[in-house]
Amino acid sequence: MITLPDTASPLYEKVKDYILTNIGTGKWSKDRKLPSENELVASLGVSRMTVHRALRELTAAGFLTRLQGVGTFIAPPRPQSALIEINNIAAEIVKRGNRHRSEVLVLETIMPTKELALSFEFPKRVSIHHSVVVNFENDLPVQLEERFVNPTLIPDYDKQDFSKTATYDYLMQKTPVTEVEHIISAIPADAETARHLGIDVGACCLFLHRRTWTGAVVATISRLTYAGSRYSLGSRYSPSKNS
Amino acid sequence: MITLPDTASPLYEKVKDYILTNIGTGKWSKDRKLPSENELVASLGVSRMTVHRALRELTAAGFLTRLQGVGTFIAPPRPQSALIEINNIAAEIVKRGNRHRSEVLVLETIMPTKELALSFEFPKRVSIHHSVVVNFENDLPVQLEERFVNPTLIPDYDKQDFSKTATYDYLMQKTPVTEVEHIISAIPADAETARHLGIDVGACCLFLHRRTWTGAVVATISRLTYAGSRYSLGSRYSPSKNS
DNA sequence: TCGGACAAAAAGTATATACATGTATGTATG
DNA sequence: CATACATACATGTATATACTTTTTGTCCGA
Repeated sequence: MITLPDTASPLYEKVKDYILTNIGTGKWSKDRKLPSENELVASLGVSRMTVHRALRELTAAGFLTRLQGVGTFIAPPRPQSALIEINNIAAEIVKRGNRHRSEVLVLETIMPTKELALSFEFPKRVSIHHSVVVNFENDLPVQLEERFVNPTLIPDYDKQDFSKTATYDYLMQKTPVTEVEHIISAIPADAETARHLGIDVGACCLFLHRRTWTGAVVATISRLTYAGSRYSLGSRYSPSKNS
Repeated sequence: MITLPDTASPLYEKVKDYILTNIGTGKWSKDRKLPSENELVASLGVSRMTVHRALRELTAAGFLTRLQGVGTFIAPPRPQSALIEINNIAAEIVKRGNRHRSEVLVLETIMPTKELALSFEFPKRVSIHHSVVVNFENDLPVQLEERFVNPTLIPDYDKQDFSKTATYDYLMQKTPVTEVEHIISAIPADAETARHLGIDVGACCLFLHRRTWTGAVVATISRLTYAGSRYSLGSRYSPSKNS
């Protein structure tokens, strides 16, 4: 019998978190069937209607697919909103018909600064994964990408070869994103950024700060710097697609 | 006792249809409270859980708003996505507890350049409205706002006093937006921009190009320039809280 | 071996019931 | 008159129960 956390939220939300966490950590693998409603009833000690509501809402939100008479499965990566998509730079470059290449500058596990630990909403100091990658479009550097990754959710992040797999693709494959925060600003390039992007110090850069959540847990924090002269973020959105 | 149609769909879907129909035909007026769950139970002859599910799903879809202890109401037009909201600068400034003020530099009707006419997807050259406004936060200029407006949709745009009403509010009130396109980039300030925003020539600016559609028609084209040092665009999005 | 009957399993729907929580309002009490 | 309390009513949550619908696998007989 698993005991759900004793927080001040409805039971069905706790069940949803429990399911998302099990998906996020890979405990429930992508290709196998999830426990049935009755199995969850037995293991969590809640009523079937509550489990059913949690599963129904996760299905409506696009995380799961369900087949009557068969079972519940993890949904294939959903068609992402423009807002989420905006930093899958590798895909964008390829889509434009250009060649994408990455150069990994840093890949390590570090103790976060106090400020960073605060952003992760950690109760205490634990080490986190850290990567710095430069993304090239036809051998021209366009984006400097710094990421901090929660090792609880993605323990092997620091053992990947990100010159082969884009960090974005790896992360999306490893953990579902339930919430995203973006802050976009324009800043002048500092010396290090300028060197890596091959631009002048003080040149205009687009700076994107991004946090993603998996359930209630901050999964990643990214700081993406684009050479202003070589890149712009685009999106098109149509509100008229509702249920 | 009202009898629901005898179609081959779940009961809670019939209840949803019944409610939407009553809203759509205006039988339940926009400003009055909808029947309570128990009243619907009595009038439709179904269980409260079924009514509750119908109402909950319509609320999740954005049609209704509910207040515990008060009642169920028809939701205001369309809760706008963060992406659409990002350039209602007046509201943002006020929300931060600061004072907003506008200064209208230009308000005219002009013949568009060939490029602009192309962006509007006009078959032939027609005149369009044009405005340039500076937005101040506590007397500090933060945004230079240039708009081109389709006079077919909003004929009186050039006769408004935009130091009283924000252009954004006026436009949102006049025409519904069915689609939005954003392109965000970082550019150095040119001489004129620098003068209006009170920053140095060449200073980093966030530049937002925005097109909105009403149906198949381009309604507005906006070019928004933010002083990079004084502003950043933020958004937070959670996929599980809509659709 | 093929095919149908049957059973088991899984999600889908519907109801009755209970209690929790938030809001508005009337009423008694100081 | 104002405050506190009681009450009614609204939505929100949780459970137990029952039945339906769909799929899948199995067993048995022709």
